[in-house]
Amino acid sequence: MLVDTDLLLKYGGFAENYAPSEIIFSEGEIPHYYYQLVTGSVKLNHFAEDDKEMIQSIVFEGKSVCELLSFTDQKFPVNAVAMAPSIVIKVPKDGFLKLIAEHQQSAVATQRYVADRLYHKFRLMQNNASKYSHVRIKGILTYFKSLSDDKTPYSYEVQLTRKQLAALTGLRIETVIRTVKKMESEKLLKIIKRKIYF
DNA sequence: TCATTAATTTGGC
DNA sequence: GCCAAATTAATGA
Repeated sequence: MLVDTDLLLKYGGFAENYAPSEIIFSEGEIPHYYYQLVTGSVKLNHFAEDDKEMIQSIVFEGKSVCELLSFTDQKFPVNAVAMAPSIVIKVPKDGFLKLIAEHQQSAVATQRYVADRLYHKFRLMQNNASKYSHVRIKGILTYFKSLSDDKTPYSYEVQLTRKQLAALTGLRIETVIRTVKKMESEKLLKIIKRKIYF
């Protein structure tokens, strides 16, 4: 848990439930809360020209959703959509800023988290700028595996669908399918019952 | 459960 | 890379 739940509640936080595919907030709206995910997972997406979905990021339990908006007056740059049944704690912005000011440990934790996300965003953008599809996919898989405890090869079961991999890398679904198969033949990953192990 | 919709896969251009 | 068609999985009434 990024910031202690009791602390969030103490500063005005309250829990809300979201069903899969339910929208938590939308692009262009003015942020009024700090969001922290207790359970479930949330994707941050944006729809390009012809309603092509681009997934900017996926947030898992214990982490905050777009916390950077707590520190700036910009509008939401993305939509947040629950991917699984999720519980989110919402803390009014001023309450959260007060919490941060009065609790050094939470301030540091949040700071580190923002920095870490920004770091990975750089790495992912560099991978996704590659003209090679396998570089983009490997970048995403490496990042998601780094979020888990798994270290040994083929031990990480990728929960992402082919479609989601496409939306994360900017590739077409067909390209993802074909590239992933090629990567399997090159022993970079394994596919068992359609699931990818990396 | 069955019907409908979404996702996956293959093949053609 | 894009589109169409066939197969399979997921969803919901």
